[in-house]
Amino acid sequence: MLPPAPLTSRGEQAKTQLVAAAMTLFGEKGLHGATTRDIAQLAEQNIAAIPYYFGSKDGLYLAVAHYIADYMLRALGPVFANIDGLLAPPVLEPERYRQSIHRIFIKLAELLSQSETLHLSQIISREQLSPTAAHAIIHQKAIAPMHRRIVKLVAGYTGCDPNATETLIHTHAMLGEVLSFRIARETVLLQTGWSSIGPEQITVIQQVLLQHIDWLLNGMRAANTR
Amino acid sequence: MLPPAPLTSRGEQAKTQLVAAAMTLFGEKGLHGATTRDIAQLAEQNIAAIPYYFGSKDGLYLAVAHYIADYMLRALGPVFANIDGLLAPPVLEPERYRQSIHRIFIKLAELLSQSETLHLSQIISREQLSPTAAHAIIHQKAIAPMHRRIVKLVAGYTGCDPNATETLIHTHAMLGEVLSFRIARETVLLQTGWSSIGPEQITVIQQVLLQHIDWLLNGMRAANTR
DNA sequence: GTCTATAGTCGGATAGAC
DNA sequence: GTCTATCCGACTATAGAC
Repeated sequence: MLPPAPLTSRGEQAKTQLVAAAMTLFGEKGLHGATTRDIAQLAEQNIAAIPYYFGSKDGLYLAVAHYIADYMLRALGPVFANIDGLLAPPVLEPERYRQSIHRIFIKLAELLSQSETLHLSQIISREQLSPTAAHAIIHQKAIAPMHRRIVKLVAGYTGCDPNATETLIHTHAMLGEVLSFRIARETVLLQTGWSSIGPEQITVIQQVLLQHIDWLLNGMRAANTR
Repeated sequence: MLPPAPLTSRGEQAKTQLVAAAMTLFGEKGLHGATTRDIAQLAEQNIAAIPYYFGSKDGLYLAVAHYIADYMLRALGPVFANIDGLLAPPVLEPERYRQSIHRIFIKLAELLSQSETLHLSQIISREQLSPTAAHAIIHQKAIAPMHRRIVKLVAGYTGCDPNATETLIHTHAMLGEVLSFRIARETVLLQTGWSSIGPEQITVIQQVLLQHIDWLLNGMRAANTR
């Protein structure tokens, strides 16, 4: 008997594996540090498959960027839907907004700590340091929508103007707290003596972050209703 | 008449200029993205001067790492001296520690916003993403000493245990707020619509950060003396 | 569509003149 | 010490067999 027809064609599978391998190596070594040879080898595909399916190494990199943006949207989609429900009129009591902010920060801390997303966040971070076309893709598809919603939630709880630059800066600083555990991961490990950031470590981090968010939100709220 | 003897020999000057050019290009494009040809051209030096003075491209990169660590120590030296004075017995009233924390955060925000330090912080950030030997140099010489002192100050103000991992995490999260304005600089620019982070922008950022630090410190203090 | 072989380019390091 | 010329290796992309 013939083996069952594969759910995805061989070509599709090759593309998928190349994108996965590319994300790993671009994440670890950066766009210039990773070579097409290594990517093809890790993906167990032919080197020539890269120009064939993606046009060029840069094309593969852009495909990775799209994958990252889509992954983030998939991961955050439910949270976004929930937030959009909250943000629709009528205006709710502040406590609802605070809970939603907690939810998204927990989700972010979780996402940023999972080992599956390590390479993803390394690529995003490098794009922030020297943006290419990939940055625009990820920013527009995923980062900006998230940022916008969080700013509105923060404004909803604190009573700040959601369009004021200052509200944006406050929100960005809060997000910085989560991000630092991914971006300055190496410093955290060296200072704490942890060998890795596992489930117990994530719990500690999440608790600290939620406390911080409450202190900050209440500080802003108090400053605003003074 | 002969021209006056140069204060630094020609060789020393070549080295200095190569390190400066290397910092710029390594910052902009990363270790693999920057080429020795481009570095030599920007430094207005011969390509062969790189292997001659630094052994190799990697040697030049390490020289840049040492330069960065020394630069940070020079910039933070006075602040460190001041902190060490505060931290020596006897124990002072908490307010003194809070002021010192303010001082170092203002200094950090300033440092991280100056255009001269842009490439410096890009290199440090990339080293955090994928650490090389350069990371160890910078961490040991500059980052760890700074971290240690800030943790002690935070402990001094809040009454937390300076050796507890949690205190470290709290401090790291606070530092993340400052760092995010450098590391996620691109997001800040896109979200605010700013074209660059100039003096007025730094002022806004510093004010927000100091507010946050006070809210966080007081939150920790209250939680600890409850 | 997939693979092998190879072309063409570029980057880092070196040899040797001055 | 400094510079030019060049080598060698590595990388991406392509041409063409299957």
